[in-house]
Amino acid sequence: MNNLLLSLKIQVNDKIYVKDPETSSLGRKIIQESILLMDEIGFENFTFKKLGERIGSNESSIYRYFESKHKLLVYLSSWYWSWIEYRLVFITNNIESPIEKLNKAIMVVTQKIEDDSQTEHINESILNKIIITEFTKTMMTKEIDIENKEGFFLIYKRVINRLVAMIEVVNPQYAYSKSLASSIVEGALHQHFLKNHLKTITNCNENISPTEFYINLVAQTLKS
Amino acid sequence: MNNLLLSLKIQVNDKIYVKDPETSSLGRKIIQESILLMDEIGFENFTFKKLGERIGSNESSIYRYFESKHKLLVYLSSWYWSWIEYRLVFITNNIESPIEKLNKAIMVVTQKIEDDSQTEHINESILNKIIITEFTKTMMTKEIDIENKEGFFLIYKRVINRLVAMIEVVNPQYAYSKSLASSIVEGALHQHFLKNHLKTITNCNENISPTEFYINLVAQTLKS
DNA sequence: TCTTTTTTGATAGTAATACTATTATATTTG
DNA sequence: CAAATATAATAGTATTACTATCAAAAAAGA
Repeated sequence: MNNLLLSLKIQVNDKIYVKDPETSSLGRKIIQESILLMDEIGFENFTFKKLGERIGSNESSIYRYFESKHKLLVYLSSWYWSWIEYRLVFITNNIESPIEKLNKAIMVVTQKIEDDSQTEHINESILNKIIITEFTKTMMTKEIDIENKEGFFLIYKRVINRLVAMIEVVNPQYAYSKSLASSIVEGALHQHFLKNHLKTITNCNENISPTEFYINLVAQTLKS
Repeated sequence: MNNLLLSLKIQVNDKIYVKDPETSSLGRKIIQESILLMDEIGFENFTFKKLGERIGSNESSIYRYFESKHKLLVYLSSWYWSWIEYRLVFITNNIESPIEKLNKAIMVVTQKIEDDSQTEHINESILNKIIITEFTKTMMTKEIDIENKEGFFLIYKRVINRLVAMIEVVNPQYAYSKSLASSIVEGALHQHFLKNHLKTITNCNENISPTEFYINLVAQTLKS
């Protein structure tokens, strides 16, 4: 078990970066501060120049780690989904009941991240906020097919496929397990967004969580 | 009925544009060609300069209609949702059975637009393609709260609330009608995107449509 | 039809963005 | 301690996202 978890832990496709930011303190600072800055000003207003100023480092030094801010966002997303996958495997491990296992999995992928525990230089709670508003932008581009072929979204798809497998155990007859799984993961981010900004078109608030909505939805959908 | 439909027809909040593009032939050309160009090169690569070259007109002339390409996309989105609302009201009108009515509504908001019938200068089918990949970008910005207050997303929210009302007729006990409605509308766009680009995480393809997935999902979810 | 108003086109200009290239200076490693 | 590598500083380019000005064209009104 420990081995499985260790072998899973946070691996990002090396085509995403020019130089692995985990291998130097400047690299880690880039990751750490890019999360904070992107949360503060948003992806559109984020530039490597501003990030450089913030970390007391040069714009050109950042370009040695990432080709563009798009690639940096792809990196942060990959890291996030890898971290989610790790938690998914860890938390659902050893649960016998298929429905209980699926519900735990739904919790992992739909819950707001409250604590910033695990990693020194990455604030998972703020990264979660970024993913909620910025993640779709990594995929909704003209380059999606090339980048998909290069494996940029592998971890994300793996998370969804783990959910798919759990859904199929609960109800092998259900014909839309993939669409349901992708709807949960994408939809939960969207419900969090609506909860924060367009409150009139969601039931989610302080008392009702996206998790509650999706656990109910899945229970209803999969019952025969 | 005819009156109701006429009074509904395609109205866009006038804070979105500097000058109403419907009032001149240049304005209509801007709308018409921006749809084609944005579909071809994507929102990120789209500029007013390129659009100007394409329509044989000056960049500065386009700025007299729209402050920025973001506002132009907000305009196109509003137009799209207004057109969807019109069809929603038209198609579900006079249907007695609540579930049948809801299913028709789901069809309207989840189906791929195949024909370009209604409007002279707007190709609804291509506009639908744009909405699938670009719509979230109108909302996922740091300016969302200001723009929401100014009413930029009113029509979109109204479409969702029409769905909410229909859901509540089918099952008044269901506690998440708003989240379900917003999930359908947003999720259908996402399933179309996956169908085109990330086929391994959706069941939707030539034979299974997002509409089929959502009609099944809603039927299951709302049954007691 | 002539005049006034409005719209459009052409040109110029600015600040910022998204990079690339070069070279000097640190820092690390063998 | 030498060699290799990483970083900083500077400069430079093409493009973007605008704004301003003014002249020409088109539309509207009397």
